[in-house]
Amino acid sequence: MGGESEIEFHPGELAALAGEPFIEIFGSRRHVLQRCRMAHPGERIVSCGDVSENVFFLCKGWAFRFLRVPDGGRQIFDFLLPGDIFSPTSVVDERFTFSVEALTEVQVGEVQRESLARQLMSPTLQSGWVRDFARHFRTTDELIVALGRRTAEDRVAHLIFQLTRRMWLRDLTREHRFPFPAKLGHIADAVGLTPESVCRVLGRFRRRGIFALSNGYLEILNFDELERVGSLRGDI
Amino acid sequence: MGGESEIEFHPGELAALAGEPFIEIFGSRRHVLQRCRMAHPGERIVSCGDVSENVFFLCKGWAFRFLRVPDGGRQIFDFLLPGDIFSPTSVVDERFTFSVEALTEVQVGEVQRESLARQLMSPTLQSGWVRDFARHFRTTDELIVALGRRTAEDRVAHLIFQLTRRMWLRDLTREHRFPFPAKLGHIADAVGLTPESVCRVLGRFRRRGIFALSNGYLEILNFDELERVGSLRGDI
DNA sequence: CGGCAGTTTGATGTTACTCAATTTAAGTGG
DNA sequence: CCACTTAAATTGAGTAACATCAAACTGCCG
Repeated sequence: MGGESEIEFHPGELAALAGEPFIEIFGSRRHVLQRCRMAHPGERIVSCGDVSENVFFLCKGWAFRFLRVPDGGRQIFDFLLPGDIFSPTSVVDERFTFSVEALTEVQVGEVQRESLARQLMSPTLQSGWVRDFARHFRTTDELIVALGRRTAEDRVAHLIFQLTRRMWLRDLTREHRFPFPAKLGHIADAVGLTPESVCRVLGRFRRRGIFALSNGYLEILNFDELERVGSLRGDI
Repeated sequence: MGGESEIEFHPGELAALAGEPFIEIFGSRRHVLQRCRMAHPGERIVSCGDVSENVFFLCKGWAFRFLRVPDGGRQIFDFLLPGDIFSPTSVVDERFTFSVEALTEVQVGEVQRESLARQLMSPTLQSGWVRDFARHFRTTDELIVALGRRTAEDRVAHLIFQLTRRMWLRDLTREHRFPFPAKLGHIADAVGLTPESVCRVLGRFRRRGIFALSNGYLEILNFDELERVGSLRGDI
């Protein structure tokens, strides 16, 4: 390990156990942390093209997975919350096809790919990690629908709704308010808009009493309405 | 089987072997076709919400995987070519979270999920289908970048480039010209545009001598330039 | 009290959408 | 093979949504 003393416990798919060099992944097995290190806000954790024998997990804080495009733009694929694997592809790919940057103070755990792959060989495909793979696909399809066929408001609502839900599932929310470290620029790059457009959209949601984002905190004012606008369930 | 007599052979990840109730999937193993049926252009093959004990593969023809959105729009996720699994998620999910429709006359093969899952349990995760899973993720990330951060032209070029490459890999192209059954409306729904916009974009590519789409055929006029515009490689 | 990063607001520009008309291609039946 | 029918492609004019540019404002921190 990198020499850290305490590892905060977070319920979820993965949990870095307090003070121990283990994490629990995909609901069941324990894995030895090959390495565990901290990173500061804005710090690059992995870069597209990097190669590593380890699989990366976020133990604490927020980060985001993204890619820069030639003209200077940036597309954010996911926000990584405590317990998230950087990408399911890491289980088989030794080369990263994306970059990851810390949004807050973060703790990054690494597990040897060899060891992880061995342990993931379960007698049934129904178990943990394969289902997790499939869940990621569904999430991705939703993002594609949002980007391809929904308005600016729908896309922002979808992002906020999903993040709220994920925070809720990990028990990281206090009532209807929780820290939200992403800036307008990050939201913009996640939903394919500009920061200015995001600002206007957020203003409308605030005035409509659905949710309010300010001073680094997100407050949910009307969850039902947020779900209605942000769930994007495809039909037929 | 559904009682068909001849099954055409198509090189690729999957091959329905001529006249035999088997397919080869993920490069290696043979699987018994539980069922094999035909469908006509425009026919719905599976609907979002359907449940099946089988995993579906396209043996012949073109189809597309999509979802309708409440306001009547449609997002196309993939075009399915001969050899494609409908979705990697099908290996574990019994319920479809997407719909699939035939674009041409198609042949659809079905393999029992139980049986497939048993055979996919290989001694190493590096083999076939997990890598295929990972490849799908990378493809999806590219689509997200295209939809979120690229112009109309880039998105269309990206789609055409990817389809050409896939047809090429399957040896389904004759020189620089091959049948392209997707209509403007399908392209539009795959790249988040309207058919009219796609029409204008195609016109510009034709005039620039990059590729020409007409009468159901795609002709590549300048592959290098198509690659340059359509490859969308993300940096840094 | 600056200084800085991030947010907010306004004015203007561009891209792609909408609506409508016209042209072309693909069938179909005689 | 041709007249007729229908779906798709093409083109144009007007519009809406979002981007761009620029300025003012806010909160935060030394």
